[in-house]
Amino acid sequence: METSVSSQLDSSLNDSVTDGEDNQSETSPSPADHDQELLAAESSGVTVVQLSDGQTVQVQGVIQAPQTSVIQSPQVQTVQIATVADLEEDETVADVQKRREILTRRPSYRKILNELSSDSPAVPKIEEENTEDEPQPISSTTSASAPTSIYQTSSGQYIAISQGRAIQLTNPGVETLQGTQTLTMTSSAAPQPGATILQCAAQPGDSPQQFYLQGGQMLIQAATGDIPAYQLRSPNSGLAQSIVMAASPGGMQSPSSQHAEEITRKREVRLMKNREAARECRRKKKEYVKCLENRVAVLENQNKTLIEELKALKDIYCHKAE
DNA sequence: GGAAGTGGGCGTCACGAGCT
DNA sequence: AGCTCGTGACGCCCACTTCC
Repeated sequence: METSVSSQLDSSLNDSVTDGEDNQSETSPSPADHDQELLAAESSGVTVVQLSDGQTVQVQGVIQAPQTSVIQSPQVQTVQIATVADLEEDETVADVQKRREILTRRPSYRKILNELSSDSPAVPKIEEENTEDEPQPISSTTSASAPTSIYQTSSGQYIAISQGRAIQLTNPGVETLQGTQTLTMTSSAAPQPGATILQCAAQPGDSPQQFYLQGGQMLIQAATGDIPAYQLRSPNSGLAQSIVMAASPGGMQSPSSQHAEEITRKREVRLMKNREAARECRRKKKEYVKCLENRVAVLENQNKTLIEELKALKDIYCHKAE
């Protein structure tokens, strides 16, 4: 049902968009009639909304169906919004089925927004992982103001990575410089394109560990047998990055303590992942709410425009009838 | 100036859904 | 079946505002 109905709606609606706005401008001579006009100048996903007080607001990321103006019942609009997501010109039946399957699953903000954005260019996609080219959103206190990323390892050690690429390792409870190791990074000997090697020796004479930092991701290897493994999460989108060190500093441990440590490590990994997931989820939620608010603003303006339009048409009709 | 209220962000837990 | 992920709920903390 979706395809025929919606495509008809789309074409007719798009036709009526310009007509309606023309009517609006022609049939509403008083400036007050322009007050709530939705200019709907959508360029590069930005909708310009003119408010009643003369303010012009650029609205980004509005969840919006392709039509911008039409006289129609709310039901029709609802139908269209619900069905536009199912439309894609080159969409196959399998795609439609898969999309329906997806839509029946637990809703996620990312999915909802991406579904909408794939059909409405006015809605920006939520990136799988935010990249640094995106301007830092709103008020992320850590990323906005602090150029230094701070990590805490499972052993309580702190790792601070400044934007100047200096790295400091700080042991907990040690406030003197002795507790801090400053590491240097070199890019020349990178084993892979774009990777940076970081060499670290805890004690003079120790064989150094090599840390490979690649792009936004960090991959750590231990050059000695003392540290069996490091696991790193990729830092992304200005969110707090994290490092999980699966190190067993002692090296020689009983199986029971190793087991306990393994459990602890797993728990820390789980907590860390969940922490980041929660952070990401909140970010998505905020973005989703913001999109909904923008859409409300646009629809309210559309509604007012249409009411004005209807009034004008009624006037014309009444005059003709007389 | 300090107590109370409020809002936003965070970490954690629990749970369901999807995946392997 | 076990694992992973996304999200709601809860409690805590902090900053800000309001009231006395």
